[in-house]
Amino acid sequence: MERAAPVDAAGEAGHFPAAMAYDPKAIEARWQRHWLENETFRCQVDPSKPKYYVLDMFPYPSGQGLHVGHPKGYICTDAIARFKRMRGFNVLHPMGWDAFGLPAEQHAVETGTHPRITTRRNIETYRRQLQALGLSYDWSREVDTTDPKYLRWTQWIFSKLHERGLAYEAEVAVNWCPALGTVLANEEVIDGKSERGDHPVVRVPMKQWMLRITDYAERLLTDLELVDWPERIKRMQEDWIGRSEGARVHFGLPEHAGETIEVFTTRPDTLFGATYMVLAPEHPLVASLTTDEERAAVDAYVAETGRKSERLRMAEGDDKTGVFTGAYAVNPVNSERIPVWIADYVLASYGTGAIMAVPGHDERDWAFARKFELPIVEVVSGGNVSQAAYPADGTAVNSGLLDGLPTAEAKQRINDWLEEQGKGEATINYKLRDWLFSRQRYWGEPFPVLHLEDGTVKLVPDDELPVTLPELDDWTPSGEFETPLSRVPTWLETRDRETGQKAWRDPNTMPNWAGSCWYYLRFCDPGNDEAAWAPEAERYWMPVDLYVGGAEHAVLHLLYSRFWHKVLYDCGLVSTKEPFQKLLNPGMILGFAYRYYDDNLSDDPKAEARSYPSSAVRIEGETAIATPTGEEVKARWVQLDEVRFGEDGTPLHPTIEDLPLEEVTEKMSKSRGNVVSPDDVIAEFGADALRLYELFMGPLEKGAPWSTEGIPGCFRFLQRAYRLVVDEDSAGEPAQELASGAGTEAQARLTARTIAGVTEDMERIQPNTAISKLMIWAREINREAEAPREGVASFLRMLSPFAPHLAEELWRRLGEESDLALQPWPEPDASLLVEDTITLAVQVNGKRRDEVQVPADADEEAVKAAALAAENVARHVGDQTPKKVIVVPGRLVNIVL
RNA sequence: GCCCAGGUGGCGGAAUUGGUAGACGCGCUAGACUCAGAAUCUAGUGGGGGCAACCUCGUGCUGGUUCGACUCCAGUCCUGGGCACCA
Repeated sequence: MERAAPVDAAGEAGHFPAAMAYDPKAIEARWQRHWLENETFRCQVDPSKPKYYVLDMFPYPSGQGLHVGHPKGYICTDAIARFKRMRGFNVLHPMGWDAFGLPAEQHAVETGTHPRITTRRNIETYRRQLQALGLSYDWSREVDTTDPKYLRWTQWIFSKLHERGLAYEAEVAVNWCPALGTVLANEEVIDGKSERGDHPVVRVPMKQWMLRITDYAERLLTDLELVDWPERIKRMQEDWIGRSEGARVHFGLPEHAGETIEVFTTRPDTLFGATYMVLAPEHPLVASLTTDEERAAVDAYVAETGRKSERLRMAEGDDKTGVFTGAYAVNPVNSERIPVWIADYVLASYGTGAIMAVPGHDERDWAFARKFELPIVEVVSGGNVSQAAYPADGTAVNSGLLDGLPTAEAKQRINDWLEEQGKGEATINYKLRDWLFSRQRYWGEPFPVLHLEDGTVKLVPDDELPVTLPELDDWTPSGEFETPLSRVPTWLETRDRETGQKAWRDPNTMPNWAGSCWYYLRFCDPGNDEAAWAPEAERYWMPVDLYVGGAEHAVLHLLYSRFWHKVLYDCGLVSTKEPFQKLLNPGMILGFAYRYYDDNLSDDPKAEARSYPSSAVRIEGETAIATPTGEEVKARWVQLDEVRFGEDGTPLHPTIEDLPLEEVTEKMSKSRGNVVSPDDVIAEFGADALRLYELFMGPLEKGAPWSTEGIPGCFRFLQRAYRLVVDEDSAGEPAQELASGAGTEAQARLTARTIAGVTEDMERIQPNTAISKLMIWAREINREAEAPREGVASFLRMLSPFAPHLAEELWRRLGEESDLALQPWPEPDASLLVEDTITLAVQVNGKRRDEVQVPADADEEAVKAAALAAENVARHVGDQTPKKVIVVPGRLVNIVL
């Protein structure tokens, strides 16, 4: 075959540059260009091949760019993708951008730069950084959630949800931050203040879009059985969904005919012990039940709780507060009149927002009853309710028809009774709440709906999608409760094409989870303008075989996208029940940060601050106190590259004399000054060394602090690999002399063993041990004889998932002309894996004393004899007769005296 | 408080099902090459003892099961993560 003309630097030059020291910069640039220009990793549906879909959680491209911690997962999935490709799989390995979101919008407010500009710029940076790592993405499939061609289909999926009654508008309490002019998520509110800026947050009712994820609670829970995910992630989802079995019970209100209080309880068997009831202060019946005598106290209590955030209420812990409403309810099982209280230990958001209090068998009710001197009755034997609540199972007592029944049976019996009497029923309750789906922000997907003049809400027809954002040049929040879009009448006001009515667009936008809920589906068919994806593409590629991303998305992204996926499944639009078959969470790479303290609490740049090392500072609660003076001080961080190191390696402040710094391990962040950029590491050691090091550091799922010391080791290994093929000393020589064929028997065996081992490690996603086997191969292969060409070729194939640039370069130096990345993975010669003689350890009483060489096929008697004959064994056995001799084939012999 | 994950050399980490603890790499020590350094190569490197052969202790801690335990069981301490009045 004629020499193919690869479009790359080497091809143009006609020959490779003069041989010299390993120079990653030139090699990496050459092959990155080659892969991009030839679209080496472009893939398409091919039913003749098995598929493998390996996906990274796509990033939000922030203005900071990547640090070395981010690509850990990407590098691992890339190695897997490259491995699977060589193993004959048709691999889908795409990348895209989750680009809507608050940071770009905040940046816009501060600088006046349109979020689209910032986003585009950040994407450019991220793409450049990822490409510099040599990741084998099919870049033709790149998606951007802010692209109108993408968000059109996000809106289309919202329409599907709406059509099925799963999207609705409701008035709910939200965290409104007047200073920031926006609603905040619960996670963004800490102790009643905003996380950013420490501004007060109030809970106000606002009309919001909600998604009925609770309809899918049961399936979201049970289908976790179908996926291969880390147990702790499954557990977190289970806890979040929070299924509990119990009963709903209706308590009558004699003074309010027709009204009842409904409670949820997991212990209907304790109904006879319910001696009072408690409503959440927000409960709708509070106002009507409260008697005139109690009204002032109740109103004051309701107002007081309204001011507290849920978090603060919880923080108060065991000290129970509450007030009596003056009303009484009737216990349906024994017709006793019991008082109705309100208390903030009952949460409006869980169950029915009301409870029957059984102080004998619930710790919270017990504490409350004690404080307010309410009666405590024992209805389950086993404890001593005058000392403490007894929440465990036991035998029902003082409970009429339930007396003598064990807890499980009592529950069953009372449930049947409640249903017969029409006073309640067995039910299942979930902690999961419907998903608050709107945000009062600009940089998100507009809702594809019209609010018509007649008060109805109507979906924008599919053929009019997308509804794009209007151009704005001012994103500053101004009025109360006003969204940026509500200030754009030209965009907001429109007309319904069908009825001619005046119509208004929705001024809210979707949260940034929307785009990430389905991007894995778009990757199957990203260029499709007719549909969100073609059914053939979806059926071929789905599900995602391996999904890798941070555990911080355990409940949010992963639960939301599973929900959407199930809705799409019900619509017949996807063929799998679950989107992500196997999930792995990369551990976080941390960075060393260097800390001291000073007394410049106000951050005044002109102030003369007094500085203290950490050893002179003690932490009291949240505040740091300088021990010598007793005054408050503030932590300061020294940039990583400014730290000086003393003679003994002590980190020191760059300018202040004799100020030792404290070394702590922290998440990499700008404020801690401990960010390491991949750009810098690549500039010094190359992308291959960085990739190798991040994989070699340890298992994917384990986090560790970034240490610069380890990279040279990986660089040295690559250099050794380079020298196997390239003669560094004789400039101009294209390649080392290599022995032809597989080499000596020992070399052939080493190669076979390495192939078998590396293959197995990769199947188990353990690149760290695979790399160590390659290191051993490279060290041993030419110890006694010239490296054999066939062995080197196999080695390069195996090296290519980890260090793809160097492997590809050396492959060409061997005279090969096709892409190494598309070569088949080597197969070990099975006959070489079987050793003729094996070494067995010999133990005496379980302690290793010697070892013996025996033929691999030696029978047990021969092995025993050899073991007993071993010199050091004979010494320990002496003239004793072994009680027992245990032979573990291929492993060891244990002689028991 | 509850749930989950994890504790192995100076450091990152290996150790298929209970079967030679510490692979591989870093660091360190010595040597080779060099005028010298860098780079590279070679050897050594868990603690203690011994000239050595070897002996002994050793996988957070305390027990247990077993011929044999980093691995299994019970208890306990520490670290990290999640949840936190969920009726």
